[in-house]
Amino acid sequence: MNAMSPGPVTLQDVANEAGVSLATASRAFNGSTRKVRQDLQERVLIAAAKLNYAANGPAQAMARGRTNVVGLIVHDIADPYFAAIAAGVMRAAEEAHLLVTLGSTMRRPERELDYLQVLRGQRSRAVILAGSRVDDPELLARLREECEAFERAGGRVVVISQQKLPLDTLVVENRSGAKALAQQLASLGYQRFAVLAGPARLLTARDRVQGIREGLAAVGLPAPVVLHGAFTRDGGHDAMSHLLESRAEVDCVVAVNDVMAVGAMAACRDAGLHLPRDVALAGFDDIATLRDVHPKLTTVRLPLERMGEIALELVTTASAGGAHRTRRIRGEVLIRESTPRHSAR
Amino acid sequence: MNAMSPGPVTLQDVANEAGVSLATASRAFNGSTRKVRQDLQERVLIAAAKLNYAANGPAQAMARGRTNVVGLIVHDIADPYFAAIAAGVMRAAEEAHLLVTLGSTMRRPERELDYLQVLRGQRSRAVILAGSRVDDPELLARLREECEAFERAGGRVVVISQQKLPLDTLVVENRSGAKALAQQLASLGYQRFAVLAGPARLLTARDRVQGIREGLAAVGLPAPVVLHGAFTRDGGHDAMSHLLESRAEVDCVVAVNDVMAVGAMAACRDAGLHLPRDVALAGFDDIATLRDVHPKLTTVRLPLERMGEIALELVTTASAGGAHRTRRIRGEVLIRESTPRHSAR
DNA sequence: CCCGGGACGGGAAGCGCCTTCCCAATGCTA
DNA sequence: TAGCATTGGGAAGGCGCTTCCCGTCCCGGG
Repeated sequence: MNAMSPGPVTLQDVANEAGVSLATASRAFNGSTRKVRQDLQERVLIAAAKLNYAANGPAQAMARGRTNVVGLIVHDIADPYFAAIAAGVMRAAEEAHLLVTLGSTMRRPERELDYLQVLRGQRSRAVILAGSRVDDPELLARLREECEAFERAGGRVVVISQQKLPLDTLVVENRSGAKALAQQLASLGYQRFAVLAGPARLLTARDRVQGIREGLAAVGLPAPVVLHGAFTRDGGHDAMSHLLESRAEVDCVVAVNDVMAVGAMAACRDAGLHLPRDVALAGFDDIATLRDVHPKLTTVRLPLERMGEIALELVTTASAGGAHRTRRIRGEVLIRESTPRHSAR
Repeated sequence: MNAMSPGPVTLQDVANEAGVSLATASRAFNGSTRKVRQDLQERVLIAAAKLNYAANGPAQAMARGRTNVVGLIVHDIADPYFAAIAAGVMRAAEEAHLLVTLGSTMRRPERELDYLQVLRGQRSRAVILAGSRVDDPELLARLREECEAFERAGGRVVVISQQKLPLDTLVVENRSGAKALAQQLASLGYQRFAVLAGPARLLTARDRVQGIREGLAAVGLPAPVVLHGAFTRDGGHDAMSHLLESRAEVDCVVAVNDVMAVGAMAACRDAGLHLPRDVALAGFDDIATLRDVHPKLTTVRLPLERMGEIALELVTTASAGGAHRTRRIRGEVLIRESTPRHSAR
């Protein structure tokens, strides 16, 4: 608008336009302890609007020592699990007037360290580690160090998945959810289970397998056949194909997430099997986009968007006395068409 | 590591540790015109690693006048269309050592303006507007102004969708893609079409409807029945339900995106219809997560991840002489099981 | 009528880094 | 040996903002 000074409009420009001092203009925006007379405040805001002023974020960050940015680190933003969590984070961030910087590790756990370091440099207010931890003590140790450095720099860290670090954590109850699922499936009459497990070192996948094992054991059923595969559609497809090739006697297949389950479904169709007649199938997560697949998939619903919101809420609220807060997220078993009542053969 | 100075490690700390001056330490990281002797450079880098130094982003941004951040503004990050684009952006951003700040407008177009303003204040290097433009001249004018302000502040803007602004643009060829789809469907023997359209003001949806109209007209078929609904699963479900209630004579339904198509599929099942026997159905986008729905969905494939990558590449490469670059993204028609060859009744 | 104190505007310091100017030291070439 | 190129270091300037501190003004009570 005003071509007075070159480059972007600064607070000084706004102050000049409003006929007040720089200090007053600043206070008009961030009130805080000091009060500014009503009319001056209004003049400043009008001047800002007129000049289309946008406060310089880096300069504010510099002066305040911190930004309004929180980092969100996921394994793969194209995975609907993480996209849903991200949606929740975004919604809550908008309310809190926070900006979200996204990190997508492409499923390489070491990348979390890099993002953490960069975000520390950026003086991010906080970071949310949204993905599963992995079974790798050395990596965990390095991660702990980075998280500590991050907190020493004044940031806070929230983890969604397993409580492996002394941090605020949303503990996803994968094991008990999977156990409940297995038990309900057993009560439907299924007896010979297979599990399409994810990568062995991924704790979320492992916990779910463990839960299924426990559930079956609890009702006196034999241990399931376990096949590992990537935590993706293709991983599910491959694992299911192997299972079919092995000709194992199985009446119910549980994939450790919905995306794998859909891959498995495709593998079954490729093999000419009819679902759920020839084999029952269940997943985990209750991914919204997959609620309409046919047959409707039995799964364990996780409140993914809500989890994102909760994570951001933990970020914005102070923890009492520096204690690490824990929020348990439990899944809800949803029995649907893909696992009808089964009469033992 | 070193508890020398309080708070985070600064460049001065690194310089001290390495036994060099501040200037040399700075030069070691961002080699400028001046060269730094090999051994000194190494000492600096080693010292930095030892102290776990992370350059203060805001301070750098302040000194340099710009950040390494690009904004990505989408309509809804939970929508797999945008999640896929985001994945492409993230991949390319990692290579370019850029950070991505995510904006999710929750499908409120005005929110783009807010994000743009904030990102301008943040001195973002660039912003990618990933979603469809809307038919709203006043909003478009305000958007143009904000984009100009953004560019005046030294940033650059890339748009993915329609070329409605004088900016670098990935023009998604929705119309010709939809036209080709309609023609291929016609050649399969379908004659009475319905279109499940998105919101009337959303140009992406509108262009696709228009393309279908043109395709049908080109082969001498009557205009389709058009039903509007939200650009979501529920929108598709509702529109399909209305269509079924209307008892219109239709043999092929085209939803303007895959997510709506899946909703429509569910509505058909709810109504006891069998797909594709009772009605054929097609979508648009070829969302990865939905490639395994049954029957496999006929659609128009868009290279979504690649689009994200291209957008980021436009951001990182200078445009010759300030001209606005255009990249045409064309869709590929994929005829699958949901639209088998049809014998006219 | 005077003084104390609250309210509030404004000047200026300082946040951490990059850049650059200038000088000094070194090593090389002519 | 003189002259020059190369490179390290000290120091200053500046980025835009927040905030401390000082000074002014105004009000009410004594």
